Amino acid sequence: MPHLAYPTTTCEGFRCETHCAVRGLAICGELAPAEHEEFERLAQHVRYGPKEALFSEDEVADSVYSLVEGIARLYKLLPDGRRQIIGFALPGDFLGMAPGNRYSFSADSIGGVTVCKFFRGPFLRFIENRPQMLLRMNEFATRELSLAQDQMLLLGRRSAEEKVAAFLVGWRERLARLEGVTKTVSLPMGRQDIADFLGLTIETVSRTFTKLEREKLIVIVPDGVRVLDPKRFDALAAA
Amino acid sequence: MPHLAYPTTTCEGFRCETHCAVRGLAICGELAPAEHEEFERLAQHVRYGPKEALFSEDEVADSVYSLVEGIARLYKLLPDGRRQIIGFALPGDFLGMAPGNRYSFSADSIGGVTVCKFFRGPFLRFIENRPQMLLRMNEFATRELSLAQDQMLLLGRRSAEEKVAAFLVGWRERLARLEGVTKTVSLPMGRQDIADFLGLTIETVSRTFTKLEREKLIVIVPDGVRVLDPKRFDALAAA
DNA sequence: AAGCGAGCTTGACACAGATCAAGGTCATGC
DNA sequence: GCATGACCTTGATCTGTGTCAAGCTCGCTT
Repeated sequence: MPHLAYPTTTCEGFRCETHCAVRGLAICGELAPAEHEEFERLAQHVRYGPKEALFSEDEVADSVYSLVEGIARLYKLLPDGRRQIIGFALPGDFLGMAPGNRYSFSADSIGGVTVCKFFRGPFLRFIENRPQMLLRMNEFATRELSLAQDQMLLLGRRSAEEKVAAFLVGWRERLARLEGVTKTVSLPMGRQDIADFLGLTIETVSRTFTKLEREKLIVIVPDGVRVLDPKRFDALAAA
Repeated sequence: MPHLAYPTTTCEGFRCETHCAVRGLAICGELAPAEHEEFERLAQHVRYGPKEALFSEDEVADSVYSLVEGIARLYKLLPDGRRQIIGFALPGDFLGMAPGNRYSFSADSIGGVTVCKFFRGPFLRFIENRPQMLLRMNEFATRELSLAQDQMLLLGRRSAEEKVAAFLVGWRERLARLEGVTKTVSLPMGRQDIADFLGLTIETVSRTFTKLEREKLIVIVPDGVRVLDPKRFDALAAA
C-alpha cells in the first residue's frame, strides 16, 4: 500500500465556469444559471497531486465529489491486500454516493486531479426538492450500474486476451467522449492498475500487450498504445 | 439456450395490498395511500411460470418491473453463448432501468414469479415530479451498484472456495431480510446458475460444495444447504 | 555521467480450475 | 414400474494463467 498524502491545494471561491471544461457532462450540467450559482456556493474546489487519497473504503462518507480534471482509481481491497479496481473515474464522473453512511470503495488520484467537493448534508438538501437533479443522479447511477455489469461479464467469462482488448476498446471510447477520437490511446494508469481492473496479474497483462503487438493489432508507445486495426480489434473485444 | 414461453397469466385490477407482502421493501414502499392508489393504477400485475423471460437484453425497454414474489435470474450473454449471471432478483427488487432505451441484460423467472409491470412512459411521468420516489430510486440504484462492485471483487480476486462461501453468506443474508434468519439456506437456482454467477464451471461448484461438506462447514440438503459453522463460514467468505 | 529505483518485460515452472468422460439420483410420464 | 431426461457428482487429464526469478529501460538524483 503506497503512502497517500493530504490534498495539496484548496481553492474555494472560484467560479466553476473558469474550471469546468466538462460542465455539460457533469452532474450539474443541466442547472439553470441562477440555480447553478446556488449550487456552486456549496462546492469546494480541491486540487490533489499524484497518488493522493480522495477518500477510503469504510470511512464515514461526509462528502460527494464531481471530478473536474484528471483521473482517479476506484478500488476495493481484501484483508490480505488483494485489490480489485472497480473503475477509473474521468472528468464529469460523480463519486462518493454510498448505500450506508460509509464509502463502499476507495478513490485516489493517478496524476493530478481537481474535484468539486460537496458536503453530503447540504448536497442532499439541495437536490432533495429538485427533480431535475434527482433524475440526473438516476441517469448517472444507471449508467454506472450498466458499466459494472459489463465488467462482471468481462471478469467472469472472458479470457486474458479478450479482457485486455475489451479494456482498450472501452477506454478508447470513454476518452473519445472527452477528447474526440484519436489513433493513440493514452494509458495514464500503470500495468498493475490494469491487471487489478481486469482480474489478472501484471505479468499476464504485460505478455498480452506484447502478444497483441506481435499480432500487429497495436503498437505500444510510452504511456499508451496505438490501435492499428480497429475493426479486428473491436471484434476481439466483443466476442 | 432454453425455450422461454410467454407469461401465463395477467391479473389486472387487483389491489396491490392483497399481493405485496413486500410493499415496505419495494420501490413504492413510501408512497402515501392516495398516491399509492394512483401509482397502482399504472401497474399491471403479471404472473410468470417457471423459466419464462420477463425481458431480454437489447430489446426496446418499454417497461420496468417491481418483483413481488418469486426469484429471477439476471444475465448477459456473449455471442458464443458464454453466460454471466449478474444477479438474482428477490421480492422487492426493481428491474428494467437501462441507460439507453434498450435493456442491458436479460431476466427470466426461476420458479414462478409475480411482478408489478409499468410502462416506462407513465412510470417516468409519475416519478418525475415526486422527489420522494426519485430519492428512493436513487437508493435502490446505489445499493445495486454497491452489490455489483462487491461482485467485481469476488469475480476478479477470490478463489473458487471463497466465491462459493461468499455467495452462500450473501444469499443467506438476502433471504434473512425477507424470511428471517434460518439455519437452512434454500437455493432455488441450479448449480449451473451458481457457476455462471461466480465465474466458475458447474463441476468446480459441485466439487466445492462437496469440499465444504467434507470440512463440516455445511450439509447439502435437497434444494439448499444447512450452514453448520456460521463463524468459520463468515471468516472464509470475508477473507 | 554514473548509480538508483520504479515500472515493465520475459522465461521457466507450478497449479487452480477447466475440460472431457462416466455414472449416479430423482422426478415425471407413459 | 420402468424408461426417460434433467440435474448433479466424481475422476482423469489438460491448460491458461499465476508464481517466481531475472533482466531491461528510462527518468531522476547527486
